[in-house]
Amino acid sequence: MKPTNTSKYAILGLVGIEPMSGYDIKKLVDLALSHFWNVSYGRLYPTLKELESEGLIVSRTEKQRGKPDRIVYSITDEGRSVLAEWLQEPAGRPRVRNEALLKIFLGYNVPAEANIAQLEAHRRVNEKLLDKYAQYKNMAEEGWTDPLQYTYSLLTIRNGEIMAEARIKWCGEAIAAIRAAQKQTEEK
Amino acid sequence: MKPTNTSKYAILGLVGIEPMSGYDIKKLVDLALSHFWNVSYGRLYPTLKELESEGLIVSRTEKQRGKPDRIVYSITDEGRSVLAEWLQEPAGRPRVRNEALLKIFLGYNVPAEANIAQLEAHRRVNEKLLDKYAQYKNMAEEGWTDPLQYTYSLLTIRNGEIMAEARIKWCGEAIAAIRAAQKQTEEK
DNA sequence: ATGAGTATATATCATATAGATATATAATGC
DNA sequence: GCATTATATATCTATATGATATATACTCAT
Repeated sequence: MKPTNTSKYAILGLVGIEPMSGYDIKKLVDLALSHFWNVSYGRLYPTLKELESEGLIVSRTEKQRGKPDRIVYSITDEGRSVLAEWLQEPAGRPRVRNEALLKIFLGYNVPAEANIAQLEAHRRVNEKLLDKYAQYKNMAEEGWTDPLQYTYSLLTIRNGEIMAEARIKWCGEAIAAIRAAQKQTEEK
Repeated sequence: MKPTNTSKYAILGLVGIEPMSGYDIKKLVDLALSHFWNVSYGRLYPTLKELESEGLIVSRTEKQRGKPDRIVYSITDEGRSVLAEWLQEPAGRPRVRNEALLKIFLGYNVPAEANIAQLEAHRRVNEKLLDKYAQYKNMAEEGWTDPLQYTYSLLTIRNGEIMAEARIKWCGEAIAAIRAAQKQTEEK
């Protein structure tokens, strides 16, 4: 079994929201999906061509003054049915690579203070994420035409919030545990 | 700037725990680190050779009856200092790809029931993870020689627990929100 | 005013990674 | 007695990231 190209379905789904260029897709993913999905240009543009050659999306070129032409893609009926089918299949396992966690796992190799600094940075990142989600929630109210689309996008923002809160909680616990272990070592 | 091979440092750090073969590393990662890190054989074996050619690890071959020879790697002094340096640098951004979340984001394309089924599956996966962490906690008590190593590994398990609990909480909220939206639509 | 930085837009390259398969033996279990 | 699982390394293809190339226009600070 060859690995399923999940980016393909992700991109198909995004084009399905409304006609978009590759650049638009990248912006949308970076703004609204980055806490659970990412796309790189290196995968994006070839995949759009692939989807078009399979008839799941179609393109038209929009000329602009000064700026490069926009290639705007729209989903086809066939694309929509392929998408709906994929959405109802069981989701594949999440792929995660969290350098901060890996560094804590290996933290016994460096001074406690280095790990605490690492955790404090991790906490700050997640506190900033909470701000970002709050801002994005306000934006999202206007962004969608379909109320159902709004409902579902709100759910994923809420997921981001809950996850960031959990990470912040964990950072606090972890810092306390490291300090406690440090004290114990000193006492011996 | 070319992309930093983070797998390299991960593998270096794992060999640093105790002398290990590639197979051992894969097992350890799959068992204890998979909720925040993964390695594939396709990256693992070439990276071990690379690390050895750079003098950060050294190998010896252990002959076995019936089974293939084990190539056991150990970290060198230079490897240990390179590792400690990397551990104290700021962590790179996490990479995430969560198909379940993506499918919920695009959930307006399919019936509410399909999304609820997706969320229920997601919840079950995370409930199983909680069991796995509970089991692993018991195992971990015996596994480590260095008490500090145990402290830090426990922190990452605790992270897995907190995250899984948060995801379970979110699934409940999300299912309720979808049902509420469904009711509203029916009333109109 | 001029240079740096950012936004618009597509395209592509090198490197990194995942996932599957090839190869070979032994133990387990049904 | 046959399938599955465990041990172990190696490698291939498909997939993915991050950087860079290319080109124009706008904004902001010096």
